Amino acid sequence: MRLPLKTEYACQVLAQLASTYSEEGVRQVEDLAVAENLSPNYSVQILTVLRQAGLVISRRGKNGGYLLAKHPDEITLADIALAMEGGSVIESSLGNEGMSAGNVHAAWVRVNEALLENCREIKLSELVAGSEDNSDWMI
Amino acid sequence: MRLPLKTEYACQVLAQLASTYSEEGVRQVEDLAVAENLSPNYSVQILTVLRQAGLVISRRGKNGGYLLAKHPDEITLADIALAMEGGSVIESSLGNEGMSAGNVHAAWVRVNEALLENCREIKLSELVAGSEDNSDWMI
DNA sequence: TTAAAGTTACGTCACTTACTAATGTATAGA
DNA sequence: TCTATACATTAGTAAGTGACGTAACTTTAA
Repeated sequence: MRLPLKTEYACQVLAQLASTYSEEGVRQVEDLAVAENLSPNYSVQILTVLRQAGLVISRRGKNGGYLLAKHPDEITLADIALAMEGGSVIESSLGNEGMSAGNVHAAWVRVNEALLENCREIKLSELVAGSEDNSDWMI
Repeated sequence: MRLPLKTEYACQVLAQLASTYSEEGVRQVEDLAVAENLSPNYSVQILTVLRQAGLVISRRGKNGGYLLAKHPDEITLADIALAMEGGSVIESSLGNEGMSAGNVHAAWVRVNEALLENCREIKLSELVAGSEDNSDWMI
């Protein structure tokens, strides 16, 4: 299954914010979108979701923009994925019709939980281009 | 992201085959579909993919049907997911446009690999309704 | 020979995704 | 206070995908 572009874009935008992280300076949508080669309009929608999830803070009006709500070390892939995808990263929609439906569903719920554990181990700071946190696994 | 029904159905059909596993007896599509409450027509397409992946064997003609190609203990969720989804379970489609695109893509490739490891630990035999292999984690 | 089974190819309809566009709202600074 | 600037929200949409159904073909036991 394809990871939604929406989620990948969210990672990019956050990585971009992380790359210039400070507790005060904001970045504007236009700026973020250009740096990550994304549509500014679409980026706004993604940032809105991230704001509602508490991962970024926005300032409106002139000289407004976005900044990270936490330190890049304290945001994980799990946070990002859950913010964009809702309750679970991999969602098994199966009901209880059919002999094995219940077991199959339960198995995928387990897989989703294990996946979240793995995502919790990848920090936003590792996604920043040029970061040293990722030199052991980046290609 | 939603796990494709196709993949869940594949798990169900295989679990159904596993529930009556023997090295010779075959089950017909109609039989499997009824037991799992699936569309017979759609089940055929799923079984075709599973056959091409070497997970099931088919016998054509009268008294034909399907049987597992291996013992239920030797088929894992990873086998099933890869058969239905292609090369990777979670596919990150990102190219290299944008500062962080490469890092984000690499991170999700890692997640996919970790996911596969987790899926390798769930055996088809655990998906069988009434099996004792799953009593520790089934609801 | 025939009826029962799998095989393959094609069609399609609803839904989702990834956007664009338009309009509304808040705010720093002149 | 006015205004330019930037975020916020909603609506619209084109293209793609998923989950089926249908129909014609092929194989094989009896």
